[in-house]
Amino acid sequence: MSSTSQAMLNQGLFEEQEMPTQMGFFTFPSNLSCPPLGLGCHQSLKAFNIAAAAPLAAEADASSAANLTETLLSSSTAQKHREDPASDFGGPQLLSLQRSSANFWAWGEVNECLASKKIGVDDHLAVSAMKMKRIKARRKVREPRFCFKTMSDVDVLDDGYKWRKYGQKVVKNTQHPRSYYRCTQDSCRVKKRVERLAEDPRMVITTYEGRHVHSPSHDLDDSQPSNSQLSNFFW
DNA sequence: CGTTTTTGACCCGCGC
DNA sequence: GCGCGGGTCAAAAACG
Repeated sequence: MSSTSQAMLNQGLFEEQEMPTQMGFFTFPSNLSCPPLGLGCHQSLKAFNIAAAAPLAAEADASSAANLTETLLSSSTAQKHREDPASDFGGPQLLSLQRSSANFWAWGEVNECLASKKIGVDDHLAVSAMKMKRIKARRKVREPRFCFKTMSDVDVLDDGYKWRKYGQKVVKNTQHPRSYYRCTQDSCRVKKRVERLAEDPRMVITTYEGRHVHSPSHDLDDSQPSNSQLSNFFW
């Protein structure tokens, strides 16, 4: 990790920004077993310095972000993969990186609602309603997101964190269900979705939402504690 | 027996 | 206002 990207890391990677969804495509070595971008997979992170720096640059500077995205999307390899994912099977895996648009749903709305709520005829019901309102409102808060597209036989890639499945849904126009996972850590609200690409079932799309507030549950490389710290800048 | 997965129901946002 | 589709909940089942 270069000092530049490290500096960019310190600027707060993947904080929500007011910018449209961006999709960048990267290739990374096929021997990587998990997504490389700060997901607690230290080996991958180390092996993927350049790609890790890319979104950082995008975050740090809007204009360079545009240039970067343009560069990435126009690269022949990425383009080839985008147009025909099956065309280069066995070569470097394709990684797509998507960052969500800013989705700020203000807590103010909730607070306002709760503050103006008069104690009703049935206090118990009122409290329940308020709780429900709070829960529902919380759902609207969008965490920073991005997704990986990897070619893999297994759906759930080992990213160093422990996940609990909380739902599965059949998505329209796809024969493969989408699975929903939550980080098992109590205080951590990171979620991820795992699905297979309709056009090419060999491709697994993993979407991460939120940022881990803890270290990975198991370290792959204990000799490099700094990497553990590093990955927490991402998640 | 505690933890995780499954799965149908429910909720919500969005487009029409 | 209504229907559709995606996301979450929670009870039951499965697992270790």
